[in-house]
Amino acid sequence: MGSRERGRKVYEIVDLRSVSEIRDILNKSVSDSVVILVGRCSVSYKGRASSETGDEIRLIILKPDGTLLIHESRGRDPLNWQPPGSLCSFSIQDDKLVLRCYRARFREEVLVVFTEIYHIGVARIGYSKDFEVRGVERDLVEKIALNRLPIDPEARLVAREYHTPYGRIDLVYKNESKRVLYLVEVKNERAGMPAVSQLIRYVEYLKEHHREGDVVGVLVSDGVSDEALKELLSRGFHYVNVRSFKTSSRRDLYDYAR
Amino acid sequence: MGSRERGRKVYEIVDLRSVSEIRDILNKSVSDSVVILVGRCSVSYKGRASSETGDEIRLIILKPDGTLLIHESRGRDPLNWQPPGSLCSFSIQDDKLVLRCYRARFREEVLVVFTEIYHIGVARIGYSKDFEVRGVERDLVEKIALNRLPIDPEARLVAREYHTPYGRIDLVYKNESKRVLYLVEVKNERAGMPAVSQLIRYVEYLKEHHREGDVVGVLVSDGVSDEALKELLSRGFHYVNVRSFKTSSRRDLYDYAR
DNA sequence: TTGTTTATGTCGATA
DNA sequence: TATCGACGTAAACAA
Repeated sequence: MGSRERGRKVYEIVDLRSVSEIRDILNKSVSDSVVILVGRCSVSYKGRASSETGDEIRLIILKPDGTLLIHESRGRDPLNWQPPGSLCSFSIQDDKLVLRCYRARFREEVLVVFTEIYHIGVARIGYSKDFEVRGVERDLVEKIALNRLPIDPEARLVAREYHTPYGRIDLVYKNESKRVLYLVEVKNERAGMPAVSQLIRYVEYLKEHHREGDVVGVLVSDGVSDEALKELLSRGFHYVNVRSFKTSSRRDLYDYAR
Repeated sequence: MGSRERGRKVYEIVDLRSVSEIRDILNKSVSDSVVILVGRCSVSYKGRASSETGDEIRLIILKPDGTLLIHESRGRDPLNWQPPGSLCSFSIQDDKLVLRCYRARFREEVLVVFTEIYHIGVARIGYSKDFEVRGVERDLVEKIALNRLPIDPEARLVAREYHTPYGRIDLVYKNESKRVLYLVEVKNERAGMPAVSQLIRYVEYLKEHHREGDVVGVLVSDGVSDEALKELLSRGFHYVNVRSFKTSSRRDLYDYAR
C-alpha cells in the first residue's frame, strides 16, 4: 500500500525511547504535522476560566496550526483544548514529558504533564480549503427571497440584511398600498423566545424610525416553541413554517430511503 | 514502561492486512475502545444540513459512546462529526472499507469511504466523570450575590434565577424605600447588543407585572460594546464591570507570572 | 480589530 | 422528553 505521500511517510510511529529524544522529535514535528499522542497525563488550564484534572489516559492531538485537542472516551467536545494559533512546545520537568500550549490573545495556557506514554504518531493530514456545508440558514434565506410572503403576496422584497443597531434583519418586505413593512427573521431550526425577542427589537426599532405605516414581525423557521408562538401572536406578528416555501432546506435535502 | 492497564494493552496497533480483517477488528473494537484511524477518504454527511468532501488524508476518531470525529490539519472543530449516541459500523463496498455512523434522533448519517489506510490504533482511553471548569458564569453570579450593588448599596437581593417568559433573570435587587427593582444580567464575557436586548425584555416584562415602582436594568460583564453601552444608558440602565466586585473570575484566576 | 451572528453547534439542567 | 441558556463556545463575515 502506498504509505508515502510526496516522499514522506503519511504516518510515522515515534519510538518510545528516552524522554529527551521524544521531546526533540515532537518539537520538530508540531510545526508541519499532526501529532497524535496517547498517554497518561494530568491537564491544567488557565485563561478565560480554569480547570484541573487528575491522572488519566487521554488522547492528545496537536495540529500544525497551533490547535490542541485533549479527548477522553466520551463526548464530541474535547475535555481541554487550545484553538488555532497557540504556541505549543514540549519540555522535560522531573523526568516527565510536559506539553505547554500558550495563546497570547487570551493569555491562556494549557499544561499537560505526562506520567506514561503509550503511543506517539506523526501524521501528514490534509486540508479541504473549499469545504462547504449546504442547507444552512443562508441557503434558506436565498430560497425565501425568491418567493412572495405567504401572509401577504402583494408585498415586495425591499431589503436584505438590513442593518439596525440591534443587528441585521434577514429580509424586509413592503406592501406599498397597505403601508405595511414586514420584518422577516429566518431560523434554520426550531425557534424559541430568543428568536422572537430578536424580532421584537427589530420591529420596535423600525417603528421608531419608519413613522409612516405599520411594522409587522414575521418569523420563518422549522417549528416554534409554544411560548414563542404565543408571544408572536399576542403582538400581531406572524409565524410561517419554512416548509410553506417551495423548497425547504431540511427534509428535502435528506432523502434517506429506509 | 507499563503499556498495559488491567491486563489489556492501552494502545494496540491494528495490522493493515486484508480489508475484511480490519472491518471485523474495528466492529469489535468500537463498542469498548477509542479507535484512531489515519486514512485517505471521502466523507458525506446528510441530516440537519449536508456536505460532501473530496479524497483527502484525514484523522478519524471513534469513541465507544458513539461519537465520531473527522479532523483535518486545521481548526479546533472537526470537519464532519457525529455526536454521542450514533451507531457506527464498518463494512466493505467495492473492496473499500466504509464507515457509516447513523443517528436516529435527527436521522443523520455520516459516511466515510476509505481509499487508503495508513494507521489504525485501538486505545483504552479514560474518562473524568467529575471534571469541572471554574470561573464560569455561575461562579460569577455567586460572587456578585455576596455583594451589594455598587450603584445602590441600599438595595437588597430578593431573587435569583427569577423566571420570566423571556428567560431567567440572574439576580433581582430591591430598594424598598426608593421603590426600585434592579434586574441584574451577568455575562462572563464582553457583552454586546444581544445581552442588552435580553435585559430590555426582562425589564419590560417586569414593568408590566410589577406596577408599583421603577424597574431598572443592570448589566454586569467584563466589558461592553459601544453600541450596547449607548443603548443601556439611553434607557437609564446601568453598566457595572465585573472587576468592581471583590473577586472577579478572570484576571484574578490567571496569575501568570512572566 | 471589533462587533455580530450562525452552528449539523454541544452540553447540561430543568419542568 | 422538550425547552432553555451557557459555553474557555468556535468560525465566518462585515464594518
